[in-house]
Amino acid sequence: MPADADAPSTRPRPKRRDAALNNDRLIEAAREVFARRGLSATLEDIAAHAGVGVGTIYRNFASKRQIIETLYDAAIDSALADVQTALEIDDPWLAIVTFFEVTAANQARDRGLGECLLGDDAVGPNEHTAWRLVATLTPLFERATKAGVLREGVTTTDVWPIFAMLNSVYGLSDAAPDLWRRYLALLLDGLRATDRPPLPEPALDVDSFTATFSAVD
Amino acid sequence: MPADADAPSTRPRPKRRDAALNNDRLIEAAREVFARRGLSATLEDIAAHAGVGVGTIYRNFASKRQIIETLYDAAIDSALADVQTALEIDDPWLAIVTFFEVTAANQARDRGLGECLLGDDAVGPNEHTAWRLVATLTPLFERATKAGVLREGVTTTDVWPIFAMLNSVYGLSDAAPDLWRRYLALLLDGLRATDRPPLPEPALDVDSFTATFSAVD
DNA sequence: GTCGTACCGGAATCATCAATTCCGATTACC
DNA sequence: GGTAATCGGAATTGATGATTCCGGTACGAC
Repeated sequence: MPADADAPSTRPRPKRRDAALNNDRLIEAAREVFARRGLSATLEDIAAHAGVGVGTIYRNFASKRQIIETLYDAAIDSALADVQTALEIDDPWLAIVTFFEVTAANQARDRGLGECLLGDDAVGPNEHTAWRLVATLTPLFERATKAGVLREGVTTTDVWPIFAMLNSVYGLSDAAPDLWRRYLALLLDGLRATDRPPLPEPALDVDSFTATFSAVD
Repeated sequence: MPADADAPSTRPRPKRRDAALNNDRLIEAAREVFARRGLSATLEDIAAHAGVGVGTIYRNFASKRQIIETLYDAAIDSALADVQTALEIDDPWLAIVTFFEVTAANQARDRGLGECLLGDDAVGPNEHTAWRLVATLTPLFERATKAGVLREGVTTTDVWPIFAMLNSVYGLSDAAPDLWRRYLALLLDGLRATDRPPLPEPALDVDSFTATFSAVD
């Protein structure tokens, strides 16, 4: 529609090759550093990892927050996709197990991802997104409940406290990077339907849930 | 025994009454604030809660660290005592359950306590104390293992990752202060002996354990 | 009551840490 | 070779929180 799509005065000049390279390096470095050390990693860390100066970061991103948004914008969609993948598994219980194992593995591999999903006041899902997450998970859990393989009273809002718990064991020991699988197994055994008594406390209702796990924006 | 118990030159003057009162108030306020907000609570918080100025804190304690030590020195001994209490319960499995419920309840009530037990680089058990904790827990777990009520491969070093996980749910929602009981129940079901497959990862060995959960001093 | 001093409040200081800005030096591209 | 885009990284800014300091305040001896 613009009459002067390539008017000489507004045509953006192509980037210098080294600048473009640095941009790529920075994104990759940010991804690695946030994955290893979480979102509290410093820009200096990231710059050093990319082999550039901090100033270069600001020629590519307006702020630290924007880097995080650039990297993790797709994170929530990707988590939603994990739910869809799990739903394609026929066995309702195996689907639950797979969902937790896949998402936990992702969060173990990328500490920043977990911090984005759990919310941190600064980053994290907003209220609307939190709702969407719950809504997407509901079929997975309802199917398992109907099939009688999920412990009575277990609901979608249990997912976040479980994520939070696992989050605290991901980096515990460098000597045992997969230790989290041990404790996920414990939790999954508790989630499975058994003849044991019901759980002692009700799950969070959806309002408390969104209040707890939403960033303030 | 001292020959000069009240020699005039060295007799400490009695404190002014208001000063003594402030000291009591401060200890109480520190206890409450650390319990509610954890050890990262500020001295200003504590002073305000006690109704005094920050300066007054420094007339009673040399540093924030010293306050923490004063309040939580007995914490580890008290945790050890909880193990003894649990050992007095006849049923080996009930003893395990009781141990976790009592210690978790204490940590839910007092966030500072949990932070002391888990270690934080700055505060927490030193290496020797970590050993002592493991040693004390061993009879409790060995007895349960011998009785066949504890899942195969569960060991004393599992206690700290579990504490760490629970620690992340204690304060989740003000609307549900006892929510942690729900997730402790899940974990305990996983710890109990069943005919299910063994846990996927070995527990931390004692060396990794002490490395992970000791303050650097 | 009043005086001396132990004690007080809380503003000011110090320290740390990390995001962001700035500018002289460098380098890709013509 | 010229020059403007780009760079590195030191300096700046801002926030936060422990610790210090000092002009008052008020306890309690007289």
